[in-house]
Amino acid sequence: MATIHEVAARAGVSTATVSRALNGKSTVDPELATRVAAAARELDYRPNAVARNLRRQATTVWALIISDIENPFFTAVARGVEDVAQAAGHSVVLCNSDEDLDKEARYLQVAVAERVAGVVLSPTTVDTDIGPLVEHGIPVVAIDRPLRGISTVLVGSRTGARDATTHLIAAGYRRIGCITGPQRVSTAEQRVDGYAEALRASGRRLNHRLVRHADFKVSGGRRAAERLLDASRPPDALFVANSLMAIGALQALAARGLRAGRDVGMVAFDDAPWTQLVDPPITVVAQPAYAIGEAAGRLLADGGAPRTVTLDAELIIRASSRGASGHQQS
Amino acid sequence: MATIHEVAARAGVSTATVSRALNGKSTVDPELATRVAAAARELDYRPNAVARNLRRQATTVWALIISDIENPFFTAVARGVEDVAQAAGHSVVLCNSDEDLDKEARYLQVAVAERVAGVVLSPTTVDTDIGPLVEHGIPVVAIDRPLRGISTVLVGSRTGARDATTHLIAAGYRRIGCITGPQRVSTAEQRVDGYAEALRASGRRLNHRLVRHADFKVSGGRRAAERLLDASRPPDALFVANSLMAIGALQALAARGLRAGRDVGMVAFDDAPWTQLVDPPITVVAQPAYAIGEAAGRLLADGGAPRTVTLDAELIIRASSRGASGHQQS
DNA sequence: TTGTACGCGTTATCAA
DNA sequence: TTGATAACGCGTACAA
Repeated sequence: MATIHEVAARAGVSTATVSRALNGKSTVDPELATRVAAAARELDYRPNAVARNLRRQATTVWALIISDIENPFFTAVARGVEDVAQAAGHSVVLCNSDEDLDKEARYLQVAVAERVAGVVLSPTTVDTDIGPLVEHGIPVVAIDRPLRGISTVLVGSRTGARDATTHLIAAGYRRIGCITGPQRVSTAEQRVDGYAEALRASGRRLNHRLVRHADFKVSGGRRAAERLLDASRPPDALFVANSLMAIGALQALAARGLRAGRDVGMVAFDDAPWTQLVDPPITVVAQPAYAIGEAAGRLLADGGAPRTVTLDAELIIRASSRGASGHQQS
Repeated sequence: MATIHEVAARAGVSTATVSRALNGKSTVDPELATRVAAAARELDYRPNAVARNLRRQATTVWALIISDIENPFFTAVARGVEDVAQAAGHSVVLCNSDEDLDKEARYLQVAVAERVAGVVLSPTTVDTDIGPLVEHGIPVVAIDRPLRGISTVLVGSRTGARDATTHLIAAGYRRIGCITGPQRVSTAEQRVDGYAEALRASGRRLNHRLVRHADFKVSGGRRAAERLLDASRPPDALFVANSLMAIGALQALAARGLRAGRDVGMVAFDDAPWTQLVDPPITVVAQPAYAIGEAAGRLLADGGAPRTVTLDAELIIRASSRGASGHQQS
């Protein structure tokens, strides 16, 4: 674990010269520079970033705190953030809050303690407290879910949900169930809102028994679908708020010998690759996940006053919502 | 950005006492301890982990460097590592090397520079150089792919591939194609080896035109499948070395009006949830991803001499390999 | 152009 | 039990 002192000794110069030479600073005699480089190589010298960060009062690391690492939406976001970070000379470390307020708080603590250069965060709930970050002057960008006072990258969740539901209504479905995410998670709420708005626009009333909150994961989606399907008056179509819960819903359908698109209509958020492989293919609301990450990275890199960027989700119509004309429930 | 000095001043004690009180050290007057706690709270004091790490010459962070964040196998591994880390009092930061030797090298540099407490790594290739890590005394555990001289957690890839191929042979398939990962990636090589071994065991010769190396991603799997399917004598079954490439292969089949399990047999590595949702469901070789992460975390936490742990993959037979009796190629 | 010396914020040692 | 002080490794004024 060679230090700058050992390099200096070996090169026969002062530590200051080593520092200047290795950081390509203005004025260093080429002769000395090569001697320093040689000594550093020979000793396999690696500058101690901890000491450097302390001295510089700054780090080069961005923390990306996402709410579910197993959700393909967030991993795609991560790639977008990472590509921008690389270009801006930052490293990205990814933390998985697992939709858990405590875990999230711990990682935010770590981010402050380590004095990271910036944070991109998908808040687990609206209660997420970024006070410590802002008080310590660490720039934060929220993604997917808004947070007051800071830059945010959002998706038109409500519009996407409304379009999806309107599409199901137009296809002839009469009892459309909704499986959304946890209470207090803004995207979950917005997707219900959009669903409700579409129902109202077609002159229907919102039936609360057809709306279920789950955990945005496979198992929760499955349980929610089971409850809906096993009710006395089951839905003839499902609007599902993300792709993991859609898997669960399809499992529940399969267990009952039902098929999405033939027996029950379906639209799901997120254009996961497998949605085109099931038969019939699933109609989806595609979110521009990579672009969200890119936008968040740029907002973080640019600094400046808080801005909110909203990207559009796109309804991609496939066969799972092809229509209920042949088998409507009475 | 309050420092320990300001807390000390406010509490009317020395910085040493603040440090002792806040770290719950042995002997601190309860009266002073409460005064320190109050001052820290009032100033919203957050210990600077950078300074602490420098002084302690140690950090509490583990780096987990995986080769593809969009591969569900690795995200499941990550959850296993993380759960062990939490229990051992470590934070985990995740880095995505993207199967790119340069990116991987950069993250390894960062890990050394930041003096992390440990590294869990899925090496992109056998050329991965962990010399810097070991020279600086940073413990490293390799997962999924072996690295000499350090603890490693592996899966019985060759056995799994052999079992899968043997199963396809027994089901009556005559021309079994193989889509594996990149050259020089050990799991990719082992899965071809297992495939070849099964062919030999049944008295067949390995046909190199039926083996394709791809990138372990969707697009590569699709292109590989396209070449195999568009050949003059296409295969009647496919053995695919991970779930992302399986998606690509299924896309290629669908584009040609073919269906896995009806027109072409298929077995794929990794028990992704969607494999049960396609019709017919896909036969898979399930890897214990979460357990791999757990084992790696324990090896890292325990320290000790290098050990290699090998976990078994399990063949889960579903309908996509139900047999070729009805439509063998001549 | 180079070297000396200080300070970043914390913890550990030592003496009181 | 507490406080003064040194030290972790580096970067940078400042002086030479």
